[in-house]
Amino acid sequence: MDELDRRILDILRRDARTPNTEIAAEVGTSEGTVRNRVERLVDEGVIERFTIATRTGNLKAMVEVTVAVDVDTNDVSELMAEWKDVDFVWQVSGEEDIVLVVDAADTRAVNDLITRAREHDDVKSTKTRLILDERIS
Amino acid sequence: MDELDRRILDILRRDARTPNTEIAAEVGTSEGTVRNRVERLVDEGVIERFTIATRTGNLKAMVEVTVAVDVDTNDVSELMAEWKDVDFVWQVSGEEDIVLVVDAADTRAVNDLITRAREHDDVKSTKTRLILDERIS
DNA sequence: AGCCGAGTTACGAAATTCGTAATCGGTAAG
DNA sequence: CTTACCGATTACGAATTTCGTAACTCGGCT
Repeated sequence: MDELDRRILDILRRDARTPNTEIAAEVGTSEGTVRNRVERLVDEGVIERFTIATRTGNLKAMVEVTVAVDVDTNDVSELMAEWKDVDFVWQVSGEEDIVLVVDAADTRAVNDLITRAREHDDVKSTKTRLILDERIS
Repeated sequence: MDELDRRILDILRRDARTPNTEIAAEVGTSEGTVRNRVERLVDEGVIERFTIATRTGNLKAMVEVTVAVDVDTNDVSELMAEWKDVDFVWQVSGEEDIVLVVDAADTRAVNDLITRAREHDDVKSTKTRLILDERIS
């Protein structure tokens, strides 16, 4: 993981469809080197996967979840990651334990999700923030 | 946004490098149709961008920022989106106003960022959560 | 029936990716 | 100092994919 790797990653984060040839030109090396390095980064797990960021609905939200003290947050996270409309599940430090990043069709879908969370036995409380605006660097 | 679109999105979410030809074969249509639809989905903003999910070994964090009441949060967001290590800037509802999603090399880099935020005149307070674990759906 | 328009298909050209062999640069051993 | 070696890089032709564009299909509408 040297400077060249980081520059390649930055470009791919911005647009994962950038051709190797174009990346190579930008960072000043050859297509083959970019190809080798990207392949290595995938093998090493630095690049977990190539994916798309979607906004299928109109509403994004963060749902901050507090679970009971005797609960394994890993298990709860794993479960919630499978839920519909959930993009990310973060285990976080601080007052709450888990943050869900949600992309839903409407407020009802968000509400369904919160309801589902609150109905879970291990969940003590939830706090929801609507994401009113998003900027990507 | 019909069933075909959704199937294409599912495939791209799993692997955004899947060739259109392969997607076409999988969903039972032609390369051109997949190409047209992906292009439309990008235009409509359903696909926000093609990107990579990385596990750099870096430190991820959420920095929740409260700004003064008489401040335009749009301006502050725009500014912070340019800061190094900041992946997302969200304007959110709730107690705090802005949430920064940060991916930094180490705790010092995160601390620098928090310091920079706190030194900003319009920022009243910050609250930081480390992201200890991330799951992607 | 005839027409229109959005979506789909077809196909040759351009660009990209891929496989592989040659080359380079650094380093440890003789 | 030379040689051998190894991983990384480069070079290049072949295979594959993407791209531009024109033809086609199939509803709905008059």
